[in-house]
Amino acid sequence: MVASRKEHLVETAQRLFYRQGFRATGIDLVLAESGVAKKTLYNHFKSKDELIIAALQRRDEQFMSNLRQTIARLLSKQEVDVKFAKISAYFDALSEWINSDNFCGCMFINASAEYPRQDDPIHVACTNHKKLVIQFIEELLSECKFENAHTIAKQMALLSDGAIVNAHTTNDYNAANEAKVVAMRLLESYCKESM
Amino acid sequence: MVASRKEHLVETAQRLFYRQGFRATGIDLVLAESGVAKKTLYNHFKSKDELIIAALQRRDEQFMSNLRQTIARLLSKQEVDVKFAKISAYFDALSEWINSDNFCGCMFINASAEYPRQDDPIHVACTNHKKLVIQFIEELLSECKFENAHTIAKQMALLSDGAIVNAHTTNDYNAANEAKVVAMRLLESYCKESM
DNA sequence: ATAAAAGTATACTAATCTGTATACTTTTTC
DNA sequence: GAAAAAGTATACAGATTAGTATACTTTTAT
Repeated sequence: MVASRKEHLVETAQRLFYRQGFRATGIDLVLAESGVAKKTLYNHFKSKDELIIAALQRRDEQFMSNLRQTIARLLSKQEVDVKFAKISAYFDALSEWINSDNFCGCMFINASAEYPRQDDPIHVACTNHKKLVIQFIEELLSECKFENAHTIAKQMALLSDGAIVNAHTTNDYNAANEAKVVAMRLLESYCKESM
Repeated sequence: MVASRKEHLVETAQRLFYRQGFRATGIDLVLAESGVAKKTLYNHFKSKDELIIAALQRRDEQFMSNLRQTIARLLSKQEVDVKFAKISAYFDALSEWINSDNFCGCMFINASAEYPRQDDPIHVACTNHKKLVIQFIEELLSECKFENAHTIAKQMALLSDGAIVNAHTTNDYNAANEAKVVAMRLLESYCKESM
């Protein structure tokens, strides 16, 4: 069975919103690119904002899924004695993404910029995604047995977001490697401390 | 003498673009808020994009000026034995900004999100600002006599941008303090290494 | 098979957007 | 003081926007 019209529509919307921005991308372009009729869109969504939220949800799912897969692949290639193997693989996965052709910053950071009001449902969706990522990093850290894993996870997220933003604004695609170096050094220092 | 119409116009544009976004803010609103006629705008600027660039330039100047002043004020209050005093004050200044009422993320990161094409003059203006900030951080580090000051400055910038973005998207206004903790620990580790 | 649901295609509304044009007024400059 | 420059106010052009309406076709489900 072919993917539903709705799914195809959201996929197209996600791609265009990510590449061109949300306000810069009109409904008509999404419809033309997806080959879907306008009535179908408004049959599934009440407004453009709802389509944006659906696109962000899809992005969240695909991003997290991709992240898990890439980390798993990198881990399977790693030598056995890599320290902080999982979090190391996380930053390598980040680097792969940043250096990929379709990298255009973080879609959720971008959306937060265009919809800055904290009570805007679009902004809320971004907040939720970022919290999920922090939680995910915390899981990657779990095997390291840190006492304050949540705090460290937030610090890793700082480096991660910093790398994404820096790569996008300054076109410095080495940012993720830099972030990894800092992250590893930081974790190392936390280890020494607790001994 | 009262500030010129042009200056007043750019100041209003800067404020509105920062708070509401660039595409979301129409020319007419900027004119209404500033009380300037449309012809005056197009007498000074060829297009909205040029006004945006002027607003970003003004923002850059004011931001850097504010940063220097705030750091100077914080340094004058610091105890004499604070290590990495200047860079420490930098992160404190960052925290003050993030916790101020009118904080709405980084205007240049926001602009990069709305104008993602690397060759877009607006995007270029953002790239330049970020490079200036890194250079500024490098100056703050100069008294520390690090060999690879530029690399460390970029790492500080990662933390700085990460804090700004995290504060804006997740409403976690403690991000700057977290970034400071990480930065100080990192610098400490670089010191120990070179001994 | 037939009825209901969902999709297409197109035209339309009403608002909004950037940018231009015109006629008039104020300010500046020489 | 008079000419030139810069400003205001308003109307307008032309394009684009989100969203609705209508008539027709295809798909799905019973």
